[in-house]
Amino acid sequence: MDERAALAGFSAISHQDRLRIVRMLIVAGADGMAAGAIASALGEALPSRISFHLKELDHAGLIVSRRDGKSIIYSADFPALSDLVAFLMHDCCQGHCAYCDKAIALFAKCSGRPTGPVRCD
Amino acid sequence: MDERAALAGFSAISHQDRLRIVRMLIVAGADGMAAGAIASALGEALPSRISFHLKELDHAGLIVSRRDGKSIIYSADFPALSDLVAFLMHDCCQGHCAYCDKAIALFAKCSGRPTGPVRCD
DNA sequence: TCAACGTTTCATCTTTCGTTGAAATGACAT
DNA sequence: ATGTCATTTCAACGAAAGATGAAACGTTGA
Repeated sequence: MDERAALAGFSAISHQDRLRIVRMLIVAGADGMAAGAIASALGEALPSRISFHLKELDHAGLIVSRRDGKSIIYSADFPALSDLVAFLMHDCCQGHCAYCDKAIALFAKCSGRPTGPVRCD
Repeated sequence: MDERAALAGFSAISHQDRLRIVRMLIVAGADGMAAGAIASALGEALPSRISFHLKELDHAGLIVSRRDGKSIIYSADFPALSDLVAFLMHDCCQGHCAYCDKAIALFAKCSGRPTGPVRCD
């Protein structure tokens, strides 16, 4: 996670619909949700708009997609989200890296896959 | 931390200079940094631009300011940053709230003050 | 009170983002 | 192959954000 990726990630979730999508996909977990299901969960939004938002989140690396028949299933990229948080709070412990390491380890636990070590540089 | 505040927070750090300022202030800790020091650390940026960015971060609730003589000292609002992270990852544990509680507790430890409990709704 | 310093406010212009609806794509069933 | 369904792409317009420099503000020390 470098600065460019972090900016892309934060920009992606700086929009009401996109933030709701990410939070919804975090709840959905590994199963994910079809684009149509996401659109109807969001209410009045047009399919083209949801598609655009999903593309934005995908380009930012925060979600992943897979095709299942006619539907395209989106799910949260948990390691990427953990990395995004870690980038922002990289030195919240002011040098006492053990705190951040533990916090990120917990986020990694949620994702089911381990993330890299936190750099307190 | 509600959705409106979270969106304001993420929007605020969706800009290179502002993300760098927040990360710099996280490293600076409780001492904070003067606006001028922040501006010179950022290099070529104009003072008026830095002032605008600091105002944006302040309005988003991510940093706090205090006057010290001629200078205005800015510092990170650690509880607000922890809450922002908690809002995004509110259900990263998919219902197993203990994970999130621990993670947020660790971020709260970094801030020196406790944050509220994580809502897994 | 005056001058110097650090910081902020304002007006302006340029650039980027958000939204919309129509048309196109890809996959499945008949 | 044809129709249908789910989703995406595209072009166009309006709205919002970013950058800049000049002027104003508040604080300090002479």
